[in-house]
Amino acid sequence: MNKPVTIKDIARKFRCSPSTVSRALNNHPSINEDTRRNLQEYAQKVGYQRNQVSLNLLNTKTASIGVIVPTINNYYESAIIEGIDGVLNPLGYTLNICVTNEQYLLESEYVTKLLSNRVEGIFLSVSQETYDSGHYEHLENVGKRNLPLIFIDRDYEGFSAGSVTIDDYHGAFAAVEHLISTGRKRIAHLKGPNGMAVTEQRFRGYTECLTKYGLPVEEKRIINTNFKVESALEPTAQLLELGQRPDAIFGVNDQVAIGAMKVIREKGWRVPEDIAVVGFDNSPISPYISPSLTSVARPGRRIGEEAARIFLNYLDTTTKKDTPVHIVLPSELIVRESSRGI
Amino acid sequence: MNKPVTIKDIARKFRCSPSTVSRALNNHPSINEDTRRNLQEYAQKVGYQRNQVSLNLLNTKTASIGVIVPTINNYYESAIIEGIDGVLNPLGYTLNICVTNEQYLLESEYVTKLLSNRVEGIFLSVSQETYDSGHYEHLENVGKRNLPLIFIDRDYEGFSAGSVTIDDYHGAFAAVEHLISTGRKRIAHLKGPNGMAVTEQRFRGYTECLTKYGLPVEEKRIINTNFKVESALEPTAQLLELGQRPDAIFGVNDQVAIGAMKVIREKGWRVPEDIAVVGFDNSPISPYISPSLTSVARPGRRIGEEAARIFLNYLDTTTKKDTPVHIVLPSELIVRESSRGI
DNA sequence: CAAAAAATTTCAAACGTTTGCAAACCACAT
DNA sequence: ATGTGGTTTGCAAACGTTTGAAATTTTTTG
Repeated sequence: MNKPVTIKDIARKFRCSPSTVSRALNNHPSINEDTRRNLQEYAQKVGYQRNQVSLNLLNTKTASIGVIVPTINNYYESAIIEGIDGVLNPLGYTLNICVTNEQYLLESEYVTKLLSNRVEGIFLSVSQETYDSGHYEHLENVGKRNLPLIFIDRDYEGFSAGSVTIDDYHGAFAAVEHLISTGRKRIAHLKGPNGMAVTEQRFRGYTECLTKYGLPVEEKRIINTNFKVESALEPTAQLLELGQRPDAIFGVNDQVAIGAMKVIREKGWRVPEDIAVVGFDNSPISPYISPSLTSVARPGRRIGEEAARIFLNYLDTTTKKDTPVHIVLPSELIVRESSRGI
Repeated sequence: MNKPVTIKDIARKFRCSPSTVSRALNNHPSINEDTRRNLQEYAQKVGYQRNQVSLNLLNTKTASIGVIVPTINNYYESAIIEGIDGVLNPLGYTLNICVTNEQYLLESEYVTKLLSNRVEGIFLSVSQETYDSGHYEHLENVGKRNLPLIFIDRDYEGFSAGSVTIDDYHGAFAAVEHLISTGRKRIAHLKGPNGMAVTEQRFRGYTECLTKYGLPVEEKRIINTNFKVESALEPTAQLLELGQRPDAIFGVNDQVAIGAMKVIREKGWRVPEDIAVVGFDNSPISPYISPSLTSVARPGRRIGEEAARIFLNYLDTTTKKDTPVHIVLPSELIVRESSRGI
C-alpha cells in the first residue's frame, strides 16, 4: 500500500509551488500552457488522485449523506435506498449506508459516526429497539446541529423532522375490505411485532375495517410474528386449530403470508378456496408463486425519491423549514389468485 | 443547518488553547481535573462532535473501505455486504457501498471516487458491462496505489487481486447430476447473460455433467435470461413447445426457476411430475413456495466474511502479498419437492 | 525564600488542497 | 533607462485536530 502522490510531491519534482500544480490540474487560465501540460501529464503518469478528504476539510462540506436502515437484506428496504441514490447520486452525493439490525445501540453509534463524519443529512428508518424503548437522545445532536433529518418508511413521532411513509392504514383497510367483499367473515391477522408504527397502522386498518362491516375483532385470530417467514409457521398452525377456523389470513407482509400459505396447504386446506391469503409489500416474486399472492404494493423506490427531494428542499434556504414536511404515499392493493372469490 | 462547534470555538469561550481542549476531551492525564470537567461538560452541552474529516487528513487514514456491487436489491448480494460489515464494522471500519447497476461507467466513477476519498481497500463485484467490455483501466490507479483490492462473487481474470467466489461449476454439476439421478434425460437450462463468469461456470457444470452421463447437449434446450423472473417466462414457454419437451429445467438462479415453474403450471404441466425444476441461490423463500424449490445454496454471508479476512491479511505487513489469495467456497445442493423422483 | 520538581498549559507544525493577493517576470513602447 | 501592461508564479492563510517540545504556573523541598 503506497502513499498516495500529493500535489506537494509533484511541486517538489517540478521545483514549483503547490499552488501552481493545483491550478494546472484544475485548468486555471493563468497557468502557462506548457507548464499545465507537463504537470497534467506527469500527474496522470504517477496516478495522482486529488485528496478529497483535505478538500472536505477546507470546504467544510462533504457531499455525503447518511442512510440508516434496519436491514438491506430485503426488497423493500433496498428499493428505498435505490430511490435515494437515484436522486442524489447524479447530484454528486455519496451515500453512507448503515445497517442497524434493529438495534438501538448500533443506531445510536451510527448517528454519532455520521455526525462526526460531517454528513450533510441523515435518512433514518428507525430500528425496532428504538421504537420499543422510545429513546431519541441519540438524535439530540442532530437537532442541535439542525441537520436535515428525514424519517423514511417508519415515522418517529417523538421527534420533529421530515418523513416519508406509506399509508399502511388504508392499505391494510383495503386488503381486509377486499377479503370481506369476497365473502370472508373470519379474517385472521398475522401481526408484526407490537409497538412498531407499521405494525400498528396495519393492525388498525384491519380492526377498523372489521368493525366498519360489523365483524367481531377476535383476539384469538391475531398473532404476532417478527416479519420473517419462519415466524409465521407456528402461528398459522395455531389459527388452523381454532374451533372457528379462519376463512382468510391477512399477513403483515408477504413473507409471513407465504409462510402461512405453506402451512395451510401442508395441513390439507386449499388457498384460496378454504382460506384466502393476503400479504403486504408486493414483493417481486408474489405474482410468480402459486397461487399468486394478493398483496398491498408499497412504492419503495418512490419513498426514497421523495425523501431525497425533501432533503434537497431543506438545503434550499429560501424555503422555510420550520414545519417539517410529512409525505404519506398511497399503497395499492393488487388482487391475485390467493384471494379469489369463492 | 448550524455550523458544527469546533475545538477552537470552545477554546475561545474558555480563553485557553485548542490543545488544552483537545487533551481535555481525550482525557489526557496532564490536564487539570477541574479544567477537564468544565470543558467536557460544556462540550457535551453544546453538542460538540469531533470532526473526523480533519482527523482523517491528519492521520492520512480513514478507516473506511469501498464496496462496489452491481445491485443490493437481491438476497445474495446483500448477504455478502452483511458478511463484510459483520467482520469489519466491529473493527471500526465504515463501509462505503456503491451500486453500479451493472454499468461500466458508474463502476469506473466509483473507483475514482473511492480512491479520492482515500478508502483503505476496495471490494469489487465486477459489473456485467465491465465483463463484456473486458476493460480494466479503471483499476489501474488501484494497482499503482497497491491498494487492497478483493473481487467478491465475480472474479476478474484480467487483473491480479484477491478474490472470493463460490464454486459455481460444481454446484451446477451437482444440480444436473441430481436431476439425472432421478431419471431426467432432457434437461434444459435457463442460462444467464453470456460472458459473465457465474453464467459460464454454471453453464459448464451443466454441459459437462450431461456429457459425463452420455446425454446430448442440445442447443435448443439452452436459452438466455437476465436473472430476473420476467426474463424466464418467454424462454420457458419456448421450451415447452419443443417437440422433445424437456423433463427438467435447471435455472441459473431461483428467480428464473420460479418464473419457469409458473409458466409450466399455467401450460397445464405438473412440477415435478412432468418437469422438475432446480434453481440456484437457495433464496429464503425457496423452502416456502409450492412446490418447494430445489436449489444450490451459495454462502453469501461467508463470501463477505472471507473477503474481509483477506483484506485484513493484506494489512498485516508480515504476510507477503505477492501472490493474491483466491478462495473458492463450496456450494451445496439442497433437494426439495420441485425435483422429487418420478 | 530560593531552588528544584511537578503539574499544567501553550506553541507550532503537520495532514493536502485551494485561492486572494502580492510579487516577479517578460515584452514593448517611450 | 523607465514605465506600462500583461502573463505567470509564489506566499500565506484557511479548514479542525493532534502532539512533541517548550514555556509557564504551581507545589514541594531544603
